[in-house]
Amino acid sequence: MATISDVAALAGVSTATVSRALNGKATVDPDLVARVRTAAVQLGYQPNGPARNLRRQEAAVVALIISDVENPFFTAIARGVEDVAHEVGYSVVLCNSDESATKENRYIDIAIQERVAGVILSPTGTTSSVEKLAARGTAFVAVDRPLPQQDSDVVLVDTRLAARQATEHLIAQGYQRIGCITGPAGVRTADDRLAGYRDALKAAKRRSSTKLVRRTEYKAAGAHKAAQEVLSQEEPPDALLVANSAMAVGVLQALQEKGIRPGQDVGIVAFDDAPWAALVDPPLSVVAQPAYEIGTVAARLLLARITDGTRPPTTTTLGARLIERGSSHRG
Amino acid sequence: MATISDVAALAGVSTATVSRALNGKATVDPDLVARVRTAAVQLGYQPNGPARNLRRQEAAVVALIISDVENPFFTAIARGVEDVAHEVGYSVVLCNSDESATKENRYIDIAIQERVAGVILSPTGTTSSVEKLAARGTAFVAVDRPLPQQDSDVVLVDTRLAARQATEHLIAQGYQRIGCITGPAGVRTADDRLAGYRDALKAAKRRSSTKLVRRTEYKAAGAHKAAQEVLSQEEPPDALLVANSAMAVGVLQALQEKGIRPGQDVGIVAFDDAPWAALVDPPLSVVAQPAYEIGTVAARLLLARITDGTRPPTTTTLGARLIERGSSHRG
DNA sequence: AGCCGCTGGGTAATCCTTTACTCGGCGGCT
DNA sequence: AGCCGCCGAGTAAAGGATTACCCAGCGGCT
Repeated sequence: MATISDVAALAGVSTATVSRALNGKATVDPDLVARVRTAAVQLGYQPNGPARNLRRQEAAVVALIISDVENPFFTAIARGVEDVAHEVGYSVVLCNSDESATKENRYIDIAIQERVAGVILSPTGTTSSVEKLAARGTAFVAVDRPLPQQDSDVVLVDTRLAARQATEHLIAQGYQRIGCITGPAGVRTADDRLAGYRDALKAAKRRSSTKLVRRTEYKAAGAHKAAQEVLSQEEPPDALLVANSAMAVGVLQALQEKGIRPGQDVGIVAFDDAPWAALVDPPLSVVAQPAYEIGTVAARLLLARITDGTRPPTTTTLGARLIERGSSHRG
Repeated sequence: MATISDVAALAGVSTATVSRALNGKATVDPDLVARVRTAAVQLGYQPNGPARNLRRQEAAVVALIISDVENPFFTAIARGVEDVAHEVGYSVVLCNSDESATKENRYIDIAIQERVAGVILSPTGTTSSVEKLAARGTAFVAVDRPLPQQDSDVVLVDTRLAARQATEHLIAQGYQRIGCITGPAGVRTADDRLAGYRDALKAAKRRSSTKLVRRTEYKAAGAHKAAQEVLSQEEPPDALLVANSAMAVGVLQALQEKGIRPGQDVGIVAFDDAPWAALVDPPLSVVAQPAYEIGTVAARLLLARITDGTRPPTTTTLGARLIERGSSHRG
């Protein structure tokens, strides 16, 4: 594979000049630049990334560690990050932590080892692995979930408020026994959505019963089982707040199997406005989160931090929007 | 940041020994290994990836370049690749080419520059950028779509046959004017699905009309518009074969807007068994593609090629499964 | 005309790890 | 007892790009 020396030899200049010409650095004689360019093309020269990064002590790459590639919420974030990063010449590598602290940890190690310029991640909860980034001085931004005590840039959604509003909406629609199916304890968004749900019940002077609440992994299968259980009780809920769109799939499945009609029999509001939400019958009421925007904001914060590591940490909280559709209306 | 020399100094050995101890290479005195280990932990030593890759002339990373992160078909492939790669200590970085030859090309350049061990990609169609990989001797595997003339490992789905079967199913159900909404010309899967559709019509001695066929980008928006158009014609289709799940969203939306009931009024079969397919009303008939398996197979082929670049190229064709649900049955 | 300063480009150090080569020492065999 | 061989560990080279430092030459100013 052609190296910079080969290019230099062919162009009849030194390697330093080749480097300067190709990187558009200092002022180089336009004639030489042209000669270097043609030589590079002729040899199909591709700079050796590791060598460059070794010398530069940093790669023009940002790592994005998300907890589930199959969740449209996170892939939308990914798009936002990509669009901003590409504008300024950074590449984005996507890593799937799969909601596992072990994998997250592993990817953080890799990010550090590869000397990426920065990391954007949705933390699984354990703070320890993120501390390594802070210790190394690697720029990072947390999205979707805050970090326990780390003060860093964070981009959040006011998910507790959104959950409260969604629950209030269900109350306003006349549902009496409202339940909640949310993610695992310890995952901040899951906790917040549950808290928002309770806020609404309390404000409406409703008793909240633990029998109406289920926690499970943020996936369809877990939610399916949870819904089956909660609906098979003596006094089943007549409405459910569901904490993400994958879970909504499981819940709707369970309803279908039991012949329960969403809206009419059991009101449903789910988080995340999946593309199919309006297509089910009745259309699914959702809390739409600004996922793409989370990505763009996080990327911009990260880039700012890369260039100036001393900026005081900021917390950006974006709002979510309740979209009322048929699944939360009786009749 | 601590380097290998720091570890060596602290452990009282040479850098060579540290390297050997940490990589479990040759036989090193267990005492020394222990000393090196503790020293490394104490200093929080993380090897410098670029330096390592520079020396090794290769990174234990495979790049996965897919054409749409937001398409569940591709994210399922990603999971398959990840699971296999991680087993053998490789990391996977995901790159989103967004169906753009430019971005694909850019990511391939980056992959070459970073000296990744191999590349798995769903080619956008232009062969040129892939040739660079071949020229460099970088191992690569194509998934979902074959490469024009490059002979390399390929993992495909027999999508033409699947399209034919899906169309035959619609014919058997008594639909008369069957249309097809597929992806852009030049994208192989889109072409194949159209070809399979035509195969079925021809075999059934049906006339195929170009008025019933629409091609558009593989997204909801394009399919939505296409469906609106095709259904507003004088003699609209009474069934549609839709080439992926994102497009199915657009088509179902269009039907909903026009008050047309899937199945009863217009039969629908779509590619890709999205998690929500069974939830819409009526449940969506689909062609389920073995996406996860494509990923695992591709990853195994890639690993084999990384270790032995001389293996003859293979083509693996997996089957798809038609799942009949309500949207392709009258009444 | 001579000197100073600036500019463009070359030389060589540097980034950090891996690994080929080498060497010392010890044990076993004759 | 002496020699050979082997094992374990150290020394130093290599990998390729960037960049600090330096030098040559030219132009302008006095």
